[in-house]
Amino acid sequence: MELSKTFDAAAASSKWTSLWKERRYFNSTPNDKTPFTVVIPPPNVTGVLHMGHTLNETVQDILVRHARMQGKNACWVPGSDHASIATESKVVAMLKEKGIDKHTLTRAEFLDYAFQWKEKYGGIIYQQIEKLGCSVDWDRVSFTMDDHYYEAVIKVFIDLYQKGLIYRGARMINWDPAAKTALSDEEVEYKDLQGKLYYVRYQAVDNPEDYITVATSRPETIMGDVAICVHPDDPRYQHLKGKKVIVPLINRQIPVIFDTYIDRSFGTGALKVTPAHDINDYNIGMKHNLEVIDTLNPDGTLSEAAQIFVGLDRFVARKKVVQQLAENGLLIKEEVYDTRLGYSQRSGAVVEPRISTQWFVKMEQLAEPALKAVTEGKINIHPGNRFMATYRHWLENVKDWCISRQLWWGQQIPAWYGPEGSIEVAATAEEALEQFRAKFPDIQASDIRRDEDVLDTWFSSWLWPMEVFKGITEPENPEFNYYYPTSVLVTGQDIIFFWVARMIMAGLEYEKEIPFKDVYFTGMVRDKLGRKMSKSLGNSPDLIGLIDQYGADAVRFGIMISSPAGNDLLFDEKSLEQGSHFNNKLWNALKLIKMWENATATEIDETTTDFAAEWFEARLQQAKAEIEQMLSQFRLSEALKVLYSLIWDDFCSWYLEWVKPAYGKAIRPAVLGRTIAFFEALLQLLHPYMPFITEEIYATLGDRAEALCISTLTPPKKYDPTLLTQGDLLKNIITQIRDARGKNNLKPRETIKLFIETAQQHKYHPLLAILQKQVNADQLQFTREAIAGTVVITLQQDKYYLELNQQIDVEAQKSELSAQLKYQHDFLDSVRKKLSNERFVQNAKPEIVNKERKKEADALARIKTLEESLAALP
RNA sequence: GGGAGUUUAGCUCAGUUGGUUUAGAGCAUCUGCCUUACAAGCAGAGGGUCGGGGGUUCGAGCCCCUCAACUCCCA
Repeated sequence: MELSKTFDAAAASSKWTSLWKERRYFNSTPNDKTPFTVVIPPPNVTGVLHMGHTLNETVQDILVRHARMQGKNACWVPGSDHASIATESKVVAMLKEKGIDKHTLTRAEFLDYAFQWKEKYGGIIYQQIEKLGCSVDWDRVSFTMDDHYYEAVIKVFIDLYQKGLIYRGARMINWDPAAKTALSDEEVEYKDLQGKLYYVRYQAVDNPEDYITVATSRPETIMGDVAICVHPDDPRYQHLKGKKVIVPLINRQIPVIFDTYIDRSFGTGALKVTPAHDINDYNIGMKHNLEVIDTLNPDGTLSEAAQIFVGLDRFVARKKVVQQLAENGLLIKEEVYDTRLGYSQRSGAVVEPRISTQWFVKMEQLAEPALKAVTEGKINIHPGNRFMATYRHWLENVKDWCISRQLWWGQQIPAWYGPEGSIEVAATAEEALEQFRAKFPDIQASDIRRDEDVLDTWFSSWLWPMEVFKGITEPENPEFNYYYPTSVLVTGQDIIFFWVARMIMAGLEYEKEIPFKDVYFTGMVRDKLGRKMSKSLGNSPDLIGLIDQYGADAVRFGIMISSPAGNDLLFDEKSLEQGSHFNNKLWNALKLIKMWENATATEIDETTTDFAAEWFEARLQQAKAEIEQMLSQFRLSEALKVLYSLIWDDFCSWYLEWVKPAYGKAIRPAVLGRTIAFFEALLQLLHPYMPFITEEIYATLGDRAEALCISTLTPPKKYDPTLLTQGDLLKNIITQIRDARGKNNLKPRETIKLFIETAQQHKYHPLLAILQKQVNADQLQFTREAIAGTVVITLQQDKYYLELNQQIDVEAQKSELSAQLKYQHDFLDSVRKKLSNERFVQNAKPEIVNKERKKEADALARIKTLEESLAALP
């Protein structure tokens, strides 16, 4: 069979994707092997995979494929989450395009549309995951709105409520006026920007001449003012004790109150207290028993309570209020100042602090064991403990979690409201009614009303590692017992609080068991200018486009080679190019070996010794041990670098050249056999990183019953380190001689005569055949003395004389050798400086001192060799 | 304002408990080669006072202090 000139990534991908699937290699069921379980961080059902996901899924696939090849029962569960705010807003927009207003639909009708949407677009990310080569178990696809999952979320809500860990209350929350829903603290992103501080005059009630000036950034909220607060020790305001002032524009009277909370140096030292619209004001209001006047509607327009500008958007109202204040002579001045505003992560709207009655999870009790699990080392965070401090700080200062969202897409809160403000939490209306009967014996189904709101998406995804195995709905089922706790969670460091910490809480609460043993945090993917990838900047490439252009293997290679654990990575398509070059290299190695295998030449090249194979065997085992070690430490990028160099440099550039038969001759069958075995071993090591090309080459190299992805990795074997030293010596001589050839402008075809002067001829015997071939020497022999008229090279104590068919440049020779001599002298000086320091000899460990002595001896020997060579020159 | 991290070759990064011949890799650059696997390649080469300053030590890229710049998280 003729091999194509280049590797056809697209053909190999589709071929192996379907073959793997057909043979059900990645479908897992419990057995007597050790499980290796990974649950995918569920991407948003509406989304497409971006480069961050690509990194994430690639890391997971490497770990999963590697574990599978180690003989573990690997199970990788794919899935997606319902992303309530993001999805609902997309569905609403889609309906709007069709001319349908969400509010004209019933809840059930709306959910029908939402599920249709999910079916249509939810498949996109699964196709992408598959195209990337991810070895997930497609029989286990999970979705956070699956029936059993829905049930699990409701069950957990009821349970936590009964335990007193969920409560309903009026609190200051983050309100998204665009999505018209509450947000958790974690869903708000803060941006620094320039705002304005308005100085507004509040006149005293009893004396129109007297007034107090207040600096505010939000003049549109003054209609909600309930007090002016100043510091009790502030001399400027002592005379206002017990007095009242008038709220501008609406002329409401409010008291002046005193509290040490006030920062006297900010603004005028007087704060207008608007409890409905600022968390700090809210706290002061609570302390001083002030009323709460909410002057905003849910959509961010002014409410009736504002009295003026009712129905205007808050930002329009601000301008109007400022204008009116100026007209009334109550605006003293405007000042530019730096501030920070919260934006909704989902809608992008400026978040409004708002008093609202919402459902909360009490976090303190849940946080404690979650912190312990990590500090006590039951869960290991990679890389290192870099995120420990962050994790600890959040858990130690954790605030209650607002879990209700004013949406329909999600699990509806299982709470019913009855007469006299009574609340019952139950799985069904029937059960709720039953519970109400205890207090209201005559109550009817029509007397109770279910909470309209749904739960935060994270309130479902914190159960992910459990409920994908039905650990909540069917506790202690055999699958769950086998797969849980999972082995490793791979995710972005940006969701450490949203998700990771909460999964640990849920796992410890419901299973008394951590959800995963290791957490691997990937960094953020940035563009090559260091900017975060985002839709608005348009700097995030299309994954499928990249795969079509470079192939999935090259994409995986590119993202992993530039991905130091936990650090942000600057994504550059150059690295993908490097990946496809690597594909090409592998493909060509295959072509070369296949060519040897199918050669028609009858004469065998017997000059090929066994040294090359002996050396590569040792090098392979060394690298294999190194790679295993790195993988166990999650140093995936470094392991790939080792592999890349092992394959490209050691295997292709050195080994294959060393065993390549002379032109027109055939390779020794024993050497060919070993070469194929080496290549197979390399493909196996590389497989987790580049699954498609490795499968394709492995299959082409020989007839196989099974694919590479389920072959078993054998542990690294012992090797003879002197083989590696020998190999290094050989590589060094070859490089130096090639360098000398180049410097003397020798063409590759021109031959040389090589003489070696050494006290250790035996060391060279296994290397001679290779050496002669690699430096194109037509003659090679040992000598006991300098050869006149040759180029001399020294390596350690040995000298090599290159006889060329041309005049050599003696001066160039001299300056070359002199430069080396100077280096050695300088080096010797530095070593001797250490050795002549008595305190060094006394204090340093003996082996260190011995090493320095060896350096000294080596340097002396090198100097002697160099001086002799110089002396021998005319 | 609080916390964490980063700063090593033109770029992106390694450098494990301080001592492995006066710092390594990839990419980029330069030189020579279309050598029958590969020009998406081969063979070579050049390039760094390890952010500045101070300290500890026989010895510092690594430990301590300080200054500077950048990044992230939290308020």
